[in-house]
Amino acid sequence: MDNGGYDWKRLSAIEMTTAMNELLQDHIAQHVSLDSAELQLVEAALEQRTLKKNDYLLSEGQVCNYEYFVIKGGLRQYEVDPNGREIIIHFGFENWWITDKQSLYSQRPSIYYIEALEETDVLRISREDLAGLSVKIPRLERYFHNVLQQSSVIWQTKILYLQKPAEQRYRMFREMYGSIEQRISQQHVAAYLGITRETLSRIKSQLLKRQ
Amino acid sequence: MDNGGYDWKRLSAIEMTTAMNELLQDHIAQHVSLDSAELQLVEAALEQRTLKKNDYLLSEGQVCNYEYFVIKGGLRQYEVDPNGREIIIHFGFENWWITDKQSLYSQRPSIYYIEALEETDVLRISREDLAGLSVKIPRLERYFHNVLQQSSVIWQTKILYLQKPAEQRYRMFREMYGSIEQRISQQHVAAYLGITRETLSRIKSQLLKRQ
DNA sequence: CGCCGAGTTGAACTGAATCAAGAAACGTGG
DNA sequence: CCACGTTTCTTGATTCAGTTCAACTCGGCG
Repeated sequence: MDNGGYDWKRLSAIEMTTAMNELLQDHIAQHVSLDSAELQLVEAALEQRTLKKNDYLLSEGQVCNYEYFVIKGGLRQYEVDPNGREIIIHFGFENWWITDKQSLYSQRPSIYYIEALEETDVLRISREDLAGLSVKIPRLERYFHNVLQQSSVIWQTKILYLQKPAEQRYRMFREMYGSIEQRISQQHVAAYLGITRETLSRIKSQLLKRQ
Repeated sequence: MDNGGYDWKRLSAIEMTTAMNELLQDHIAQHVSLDSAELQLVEAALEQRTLKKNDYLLSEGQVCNYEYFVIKGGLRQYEVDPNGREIIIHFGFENWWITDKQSLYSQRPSIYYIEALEETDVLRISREDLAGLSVKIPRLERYFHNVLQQSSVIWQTKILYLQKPAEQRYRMFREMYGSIEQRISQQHVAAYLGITRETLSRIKSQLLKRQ
């Protein structure tokens, strides 16, 4: 029940050297190298917020104007379909960017919610600032392109396994998200896999019996 | 039964001003404006080929080294699963880029086939040339970023509707691909939607009866 | 202690797959 | 232009994976 915004803080306004920004800087450095003047430009565009469990970063009907970077914690992006069922299309954990690209690029109201699964620290950067930075720092565009490429591969993989039986979907999920599986409740895993929690429960118990 | 390559022609080696290249130039111009020297650099990196129906642009096991741009015609990208069933994850028609990003970025063998649905003219550009051009023409990176953003939105939409019942999937398909539906055989539509051709046939006849 | 959300398990139900057989549509060669 | 085989599409009967509904267990947390 929080539409976000009022408790965002400009990163550059926080007194101490922020450990948060360093995490993003490390992530950028894995793709392109920026000098300190450039990093400062990036930092000036960032805002930070800590979400409590079940806080929303985005709600249905809002226009999404930001890209979000997860410093610590976890998020889920989901749609509520006409029958009230939640369809999770994406998770966001440490070092992942998350946003509703559909709304961001089209500037139309989102159909998604983005909600914290646990206490979560995020950075955000606005569409406008990102466009401005891309002009000033062309290499930054390469960074965001690489990030987008990575998520594209994940999307593509997901499209493939959504067309396979429930057990195989769960196996692929474990391969891709195994390390964070225990941080996601089973009903959220099920909603991500497009199956009911009952089915997932049965699959898990079968797998245990067989090994 | 063709692994591609031997009949690709460097675009710059073709005598006349190529109508093909113009189509790509138009597409680029919709996103960024390049001067004629830059366009010439792009052209120099392009190769062209005409595929006959059922020719392959990529086969399972090959490493994908190119991005392909469809000038005319249509392609399907699909996986053959262990039971021999084909899962189509993407179509490519006029003015679309298509490739196996997974293989391209990881340089590992592809699990996909990319096959012509009809006689199809394509351009290709190699990974290396693309990287080179991105350095020489930073704005080109924006173009490819925009293209990737567009396809990300399509994939995200597809992930959403793969979790809904067959009839809704077909409706969304008509919304997105309505204009080219008649160029795709019903079994390929079904393989794209993750349903059998029998089910699709029944859905279509039901929809007709109801309207 | 009792409540509440999360997970489990069982039984009945259902949407879609499978299997099977025809009916169209399509291309090719005479 | 028709006859042919081949492929694509349709329709029906049966089966099955996964949903739904319902009851019950478990583990926190106020």
